[in-house]
Amino acid sequence: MAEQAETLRRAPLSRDRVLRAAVALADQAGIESLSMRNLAQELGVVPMALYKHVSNKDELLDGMIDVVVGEIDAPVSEADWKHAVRQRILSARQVLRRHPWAPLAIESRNMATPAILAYLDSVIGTFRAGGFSVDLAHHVMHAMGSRILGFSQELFDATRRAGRSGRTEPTPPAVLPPEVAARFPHVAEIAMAAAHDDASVLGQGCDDQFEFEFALDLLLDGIERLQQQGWASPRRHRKASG
Amino acid sequence: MAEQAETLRRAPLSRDRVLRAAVALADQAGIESLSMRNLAQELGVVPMALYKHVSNKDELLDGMIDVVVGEIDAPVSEADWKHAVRQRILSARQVLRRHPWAPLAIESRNMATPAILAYLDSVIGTFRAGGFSVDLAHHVMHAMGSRILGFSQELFDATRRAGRSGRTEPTPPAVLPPEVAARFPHVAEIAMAAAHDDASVLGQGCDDQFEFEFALDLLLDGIERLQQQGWASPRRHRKASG
DNA sequence: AAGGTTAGGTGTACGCCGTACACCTGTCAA
DNA sequence: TTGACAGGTGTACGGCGTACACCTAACCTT
Repeated sequence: MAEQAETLRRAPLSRDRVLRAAVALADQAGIESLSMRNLAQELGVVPMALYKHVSNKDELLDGMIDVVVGEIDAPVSEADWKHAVRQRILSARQVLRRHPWAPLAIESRNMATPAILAYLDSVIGTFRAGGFSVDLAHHVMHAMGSRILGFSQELFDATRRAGRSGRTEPTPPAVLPPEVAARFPHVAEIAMAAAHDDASVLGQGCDDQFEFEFALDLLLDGIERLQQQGWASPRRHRKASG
Repeated sequence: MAEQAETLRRAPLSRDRVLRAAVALADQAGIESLSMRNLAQELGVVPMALYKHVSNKDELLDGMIDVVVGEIDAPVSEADWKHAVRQRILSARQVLRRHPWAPLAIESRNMATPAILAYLDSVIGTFRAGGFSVDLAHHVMHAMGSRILGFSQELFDATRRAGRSGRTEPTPPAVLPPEVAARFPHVAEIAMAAAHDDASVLGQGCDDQFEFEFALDLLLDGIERLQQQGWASPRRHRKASG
C-alpha cells in the first residue's frame, strides 16, 4: 500500500511531463546539473524510467529546445516585414532570457528540431511576403544567424551557464584588475565608460537589451537597403574567394 | 632499463606540449573524444600526469583556445579601418576553420582568455584609430559578436562536432524528405534553390564563405554609415525598452 | 660526496555520468 | 481466463574528472 500511495501521489509520467520538468530543472539549477539521475529524482522516479519516454539524453535536449521554441509568440500580422520580423525576434529574445541555457543547447545540437524549423519557416515567410527573392531571403537568414532566435552570441556571457546566478547577484563588483587594464588599454577604455553607468566588466556591465537592438537594427537597416535596391546575388553560389 | 628507454623515447611533458597535443586530438578526433584519459594515452603518459601541467579540464580548454587564437595573423597596418578589420576577421576565420571545435568551445567558456582579450583589444584599437568614439566602438564590437573571431554561429553546423567528418564526406545526399518539405515550404524553397548548385540541406548545401562575407559586409557597411554620420549614442546606457 | 628539496610521472580509488538488459506489475482486449 | 503490453524497477558496466598518496630522479646547498 505504501507503493500505491506513492504511485497515486505522483501524476503518471509522460514525455511532456519529462520535458517540462527538464526545462524547469535546467532553468533553476543550470544546464550542467541536468542529469538523467537528477531529473528522475525530481520526478520521484528511477532514472531508467525516463527512457520509456525519451530515447536518450540528446533526444531529451532536442525536446527541451522544442518546448522553449514553442513558447515564442505567433507571428504578428503586419504589412511591414521589418517591424514584423523585429517584433518576432524581440519576442523570441524574451523567451530565451527565461531559459539561459537554451542558446548554448541550441548551438551544440547540429540538426534543427521541428519547432525550430517551423519558426524559421515562418520568419522566411515574412521576408518572402515582403517581396524578398528566395536568394536574398536565404542570405539574410544566414546573416541574422542565431540572432533570429533572439540571442546574440556574445563572446562571453556568464548568464548562460548557471541558472539563477545571473539574476540574483546584480553584478559582481570585479572591475578589471589594473595589470589587465594596462595590457589591454582599449578594452579597459570601453569597460571604464560602461562602468560609469551600470557595472563592471565587458559584456556584463553594459545594457544587453540595448546592444541587442543596436545590432538588430543595424542588420535590419542594411537588409532594407539591399531589398529596396532590388538586390541580386552578385555571384550566385560559387565558392567565394578564400 | 625498459623504463629508461620509455622515458627517453618521449619528449618531456610541458604545458605547451599538452596543449598542442590536445588541439591536435580535438582537430582529428573531435572535441567529444578529448578526454584527459585519451589525451594522456596520446602522450604516452598516465592521466594524472597531465594535472602537473594544467590544473583541470576547464583550464585545459582555456589553454587550447589560447593556442588557436594565437594562430590568428597579426593585424595588417592599413589606413582604412574597414579593410583592416575585414582582413583580420577573414584571417581569424581561416584559423577557426582548421579547428572546427573551437567556436563551441569558445562560446561555452564564460571568461575571456588572455589571447582573446589581446585580439579583441587589437580590433578595438583599429576602430579607435579609424575615428570611432569609445561608445560606438563598444556597440560595434557587440554587434559583431562572435563574428569578430571569424565564426558566425550558424544555427546548425554539422562541422562543429566531429573532427574530419565535415571534410571527407563532401555532403550527405540527404535532401529533405518530402513530408518535411510540405510542412516547411519556405525552408524547402531555399534548400531547393541552394541545391541547384552544390548540395542538399540548409546550412550544408550553401557556400559558407559567401554567407559569411555577405553578413560581414552587411555589418561593415552599416557600421561605416553610422561612423560617417558621426553617430552618437541616442540613449546612453539606459536600460532599453523591453 | 651527503643530504634535503622539489618537479614531475604513477597507481589507486571515489563518485558521477549515460544507458543496456532483464525483470516485475498493473491494465485492458480477446 | 489469459496473454500482450505499457511503463516503472534494479543491477551492472564502462567511461569520465580528479583527489591523494606515492615514487624517483635531478638539482642545490653545505
